[in-house]
Amino acid sequence: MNDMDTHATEPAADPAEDDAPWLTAREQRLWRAHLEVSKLLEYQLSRELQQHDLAINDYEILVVLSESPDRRMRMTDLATATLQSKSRLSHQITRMESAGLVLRQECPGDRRGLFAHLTEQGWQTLRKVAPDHVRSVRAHFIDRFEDDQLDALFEALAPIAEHLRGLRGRG
Amino acid sequence: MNDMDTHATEPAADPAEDDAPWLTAREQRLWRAHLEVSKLLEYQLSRELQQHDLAINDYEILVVLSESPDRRMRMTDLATATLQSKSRLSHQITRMESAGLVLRQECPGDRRGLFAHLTEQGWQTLRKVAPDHVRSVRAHFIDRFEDDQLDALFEALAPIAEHLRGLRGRG
DNA sequence: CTGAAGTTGTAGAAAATTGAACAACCTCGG
DNA sequence: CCGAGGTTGTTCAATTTTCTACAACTTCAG
Repeated sequence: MNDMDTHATEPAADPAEDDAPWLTAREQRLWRAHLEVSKLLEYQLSRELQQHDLAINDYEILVVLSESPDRRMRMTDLATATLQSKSRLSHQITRMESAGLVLRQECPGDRRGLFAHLTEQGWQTLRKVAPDHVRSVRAHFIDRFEDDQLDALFEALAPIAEHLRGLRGRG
Repeated sequence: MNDMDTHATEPAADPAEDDAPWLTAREQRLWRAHLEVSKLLEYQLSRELQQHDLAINDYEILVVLSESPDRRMRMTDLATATLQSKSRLSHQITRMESAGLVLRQECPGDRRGLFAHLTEQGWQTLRKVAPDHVRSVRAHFIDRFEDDQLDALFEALAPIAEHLRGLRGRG
């Protein structure tokens, strides 16, 4: 049950014994818990979405599009929103297009551009799948916090998300 | 800046309007923050490891092996520990073996089995890379919590990790 | 001992991801 | 209008991941 990690368990055998910015035991257990939860949660949700023939990335795109004006979004914006490369998104939209979930649509003002547009079938698929997915998110994550933990956790994570979002642009 | 999600933003346009176990606004912002942090953090750490020619999975394997007795582990156990399929691990170990980081070793008691064994070079690589990695983990995560947040967060995550670990076995 | 059943790790093909190169297009200073 | 410089999305090749089948081996009941 180990996980990717920065290990600071065996002082004498640590990869760099001295003057390294090592993690304390308290820090390390948090870091490992975070990694474990991230990984296992993604695994679990992915497994459950699979019963609807959706990858986790497919679901993400359905959600983002469903929340966009006219249920569509420019390819580049969608790539940014979902943290994918343009290339990867292009392939993925091709796949989802074959599955009938989305459609590529010309962009009126800009002949370079394309919209990825949620089809009716894509919308209905999301309607069908979302409740199960939310149930899982609750069962495996949200409902497992106390009421005050829920807000405290958000307060802790929000600035980190912002920090990381900031890094994303430059490097 | 959107993310994979369960969206409960536009009541009238939600995929399933009624009697669904929807997320409240408070719940949703936490869920989105968690997803965003997970994803961006992995992206960032992966990017930084890349400067040492290591994928995040390579690093994870180096760490797990370094903490194992005799710095080696059976393929199947290693696959389980790192949440990979046997096939994927096999390919990955082949790559890491080419890179000189690990070695396949016969297993005395069981002629079916093999150990993945950390080489001296693999160990030295970890020694070299780990401090940078830990610095990143601090800069982007650990050092961004207040002292009390750090423990509170662990208390919140630990039971979830345990729950998910439990699911893993069965389904 | 024998053979059915389970385990271990690999092989090969198919699918997904990445990064670079590219054609088509837009923008804007001159 | 012109053309340099940037943007948009796709495509290609190389790599990585996934899935399935498989051969070698162990275990264990009979």
